[in-house]
Amino acid sequence: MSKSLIELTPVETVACCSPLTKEPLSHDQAERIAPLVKALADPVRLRLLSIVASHADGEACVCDLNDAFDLSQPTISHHLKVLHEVGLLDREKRGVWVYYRLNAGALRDFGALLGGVVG
Amino acid sequence: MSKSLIELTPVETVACCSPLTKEPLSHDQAERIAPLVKALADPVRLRLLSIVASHADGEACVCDLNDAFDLSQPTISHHLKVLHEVGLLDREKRGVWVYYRLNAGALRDFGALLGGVVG
DNA sequence: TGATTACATCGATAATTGTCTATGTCCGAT
DNA sequence: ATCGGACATAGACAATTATCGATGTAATCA
Repeated sequence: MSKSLIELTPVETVACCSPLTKEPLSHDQAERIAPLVKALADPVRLRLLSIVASHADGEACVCDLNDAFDLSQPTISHHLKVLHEVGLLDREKRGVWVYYRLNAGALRDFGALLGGVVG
Repeated sequence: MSKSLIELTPVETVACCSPLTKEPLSHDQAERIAPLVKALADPVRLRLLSIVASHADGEACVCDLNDAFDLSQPTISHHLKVLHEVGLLDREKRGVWVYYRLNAGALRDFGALLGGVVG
């Protein structure tokens, strides 16, 4: 049995929609997709995502990420939370450290939605 | 001779960058890409873009767009301006009407940046 | 010329958000 | 049991933004 709509993260919602250019988005579709786009609409979060994605083993711990920015630790934590909540980053705690990993399918679906490329 | 960097719209800047997942974005790259993502990070603008893109002849006049929303005309005008300024929508005035048209390449480059699909 | 229609701009306001400091929580080590 | 380090949460504040009504501008028509 599939998840109910209410449980879907924004990225999962995106995966089911036609490319933007094929037909007009409904009000509800737009309302569900926008949070995902918003999550990426910040230079710090764009960098965070790209750093995590291109990191060795495909994951990075928060300590590495903190060092890459001139921002406080809570600020980075906040941005990671935003990316995690929309489903773009997965998190896993191992010991004292927390590792973030890209949800590659999510990003790909997102790109397909915008560019009209069918996976 | 190509345009200098300073004249490029955000979408044109995007077109030259590696996919997000290949290597970390620099601070400056992220700062230039973010405004483009921000332009799409609103449900009204997502719908505006999809309506224009899927409209007959690939263009729509503002009067059509106003009718599609329960928002004031200045508000729609504002959102169209945002999309135009980042290069996602082209505009052309014909008589009394203003027509907006999708910059398809811009959206495709954007999708490729996110999804890692090479054009 | 004057009126009307289509769209943009201006100025104000309420809501959102990025950032900080301070504090809390969980885990491993001594 | 206690301490210290890694990360999250809470609360506050400043900056951004989505929206509106009022007004400006440009083109058509009578």
